[in-house]
Amino acid sequence: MKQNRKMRNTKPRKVILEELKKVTTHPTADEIYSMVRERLPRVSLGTVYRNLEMMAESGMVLKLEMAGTQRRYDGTTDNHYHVRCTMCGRVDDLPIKLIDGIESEAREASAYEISGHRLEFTGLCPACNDRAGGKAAG
Amino acid sequence: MKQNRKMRNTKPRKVILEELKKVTTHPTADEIYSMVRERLPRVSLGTVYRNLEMMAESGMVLKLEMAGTQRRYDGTTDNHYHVRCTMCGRVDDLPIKLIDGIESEAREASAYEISGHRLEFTGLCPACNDRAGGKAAG
DNA sequence: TTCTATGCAAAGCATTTGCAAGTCC
DNA sequence: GGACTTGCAAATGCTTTGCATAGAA
Repeated sequence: MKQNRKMRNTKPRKVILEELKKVTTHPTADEIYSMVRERLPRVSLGTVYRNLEMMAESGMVLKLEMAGTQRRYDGTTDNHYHVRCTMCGRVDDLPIKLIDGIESEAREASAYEISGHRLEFTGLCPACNDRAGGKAAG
Repeated sequence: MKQNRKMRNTKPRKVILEELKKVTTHPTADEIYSMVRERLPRVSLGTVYRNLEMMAESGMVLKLEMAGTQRRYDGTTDNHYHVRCTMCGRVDDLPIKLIDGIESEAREASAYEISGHRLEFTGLCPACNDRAGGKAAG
């Protein structure tokens, strides 16, 4: 989707991906940095960030938090869902009914003491969609 | 849950809440700061942050991004769901089946060009749950 | 050779915090 | 009067970037 430049097959990149694939702990950039450093002692944090970013854009890895750096607040506290524009970051409410029973299902599948859930859709807001040329910008 | 101190009814707090309730745009702290400043020119950004944080903890408002400041990465790219420990921030995969059809439902309810969804459960991980005294820390 | 990636260090920014003064109860 | 709050400004801490050098194709 955004992968225009050709990515070279460098050693840091390779190791970062390998280390990330190796675990299921959803590590932070800093944790990945530590992991990678055991194999490439001279790697830099900046390189880890740059590669994580590139790989996330090309779909090779997932970034769990999508929001940039700024947090958003909501004055409506009863549980409801959101849509977030992947282009401009705008967030709107999505008026669909809550998924019932999903939490008990989660309880059975996990050792966590589940207390809630949060569902967020991603997509393009009308404005960005227009700007992008309607559909899947051919 | 964490609301031990008694919250006073101060003017900044009151206005921050009012302004946030007034919109459905899910503003950032900075945007809220601007809104509040029109009514209380001398309010500080720090106060906005502090109040937002307190109100979020006591459930009066919602913080859309729950993660602290650090981003987490996932090497597994096929869509799956997560549980996040609200106490220590740990994130695990949650092996339940994907909710089918939820995206088309969202499409009908929204003007966005929906492209995906992300479901995250919240709760206490086993370790934190133990530490907290099993259940709802009586 | 050419163009991308790296390391290092210096920004950049959103968020947090210390402290003295101000307010609410 | 006492405890919680505020403003202000400095400090944090994660993430991003500029630049010269190293490395992949």
